[in-house]
Amino acid sequence: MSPEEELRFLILGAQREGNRQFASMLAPLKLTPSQAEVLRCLAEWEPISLQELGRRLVCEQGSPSRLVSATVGRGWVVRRENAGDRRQVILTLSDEGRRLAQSVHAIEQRLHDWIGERLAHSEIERLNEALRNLLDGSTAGEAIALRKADAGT
Amino acid sequence: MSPEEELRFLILGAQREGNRQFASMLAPLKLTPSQAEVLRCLAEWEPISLQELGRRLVCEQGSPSRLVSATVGRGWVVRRENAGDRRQVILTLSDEGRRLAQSVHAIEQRLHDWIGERLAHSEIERLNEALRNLLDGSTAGEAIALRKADAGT
DNA sequence: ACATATCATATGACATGTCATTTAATTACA
DNA sequence: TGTAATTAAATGACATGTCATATGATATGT
Repeated sequence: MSPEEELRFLILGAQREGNRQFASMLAPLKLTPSQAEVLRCLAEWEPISLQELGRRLVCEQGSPSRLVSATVGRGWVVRRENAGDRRQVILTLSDEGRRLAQSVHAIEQRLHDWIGERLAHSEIERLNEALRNLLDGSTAGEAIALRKADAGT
Repeated sequence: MSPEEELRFLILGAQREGNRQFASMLAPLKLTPSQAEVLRCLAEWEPISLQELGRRLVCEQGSPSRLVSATVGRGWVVRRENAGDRRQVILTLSDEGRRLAQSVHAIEQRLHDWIGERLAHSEIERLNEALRNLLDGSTAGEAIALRKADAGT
């Protein structure tokens, strides 16, 4: 097996395993990894249009109507019309959504700690540099860049 | 954003982008990335039981009944009973399945070449080492190890 | 103003992934 | 032997992801 092929499998496998792990940690909160990403993203960016949210979600490309519908249906997110442009939908978190986003944040910390135990800091930086290179110019790469851009504000 | 969190997003993003890319390259063959992995795995290991196939698939954990059903339905894979243990199903490729697996192999080569253009050989090796570390002991890690074990035989 | 192009969402269709449950076959063992 | 435990698949339920298409709103050009 060529190193390139193994890398392909390792990325697929890492995503699958990580998702399962994350899903099991989120299970007590009754939400899925994708829903969790929506809540966390809204916590940082609300109020925001569906389209702008979509630009920032790594888990999905395009406009995440259905994913957001699930979170609205559960009462975590509020949809309202943008008066200035009625094509747009503006999203905000409900109080419960905001609380949940906090819990998700704590769980993400545990996940990141687990990663930190497995890999040296320098190794993570190197991994990130290489993967950023792979994702350069892609939708997912843009989403991550947008998420990082605002991380501190 | 912590390096650990960014790594999480980069792995997710790389899987998504890679899958979309691979899917578009496979579209002319009318098969999906998961179906392609089944064909390629069978090409290397047939005849094999559903369970043993499942152990080798990175794209899915457990027994991939439904995924295999799709490939059987399209005439690429043949299911038969194991006379020795009638709980088991033994899978083989049809002639068309074997031809398709060849085409998939060629497409994978193009994908791997693309990766090779983006990343230096040494970088890929380092990435792989780190990701293997992350996947150590997991189902997906085992699947990859099994696939590598037989790569030359 | 009107017709057209573009834009933001929503939705239908399809194939996954995941987990829990069911079914049939085989093993283990009292 | 007779029964319980285990095993291999299949299947139902649910939530995604992806793409194509539909719908309604806004911008553009004349």
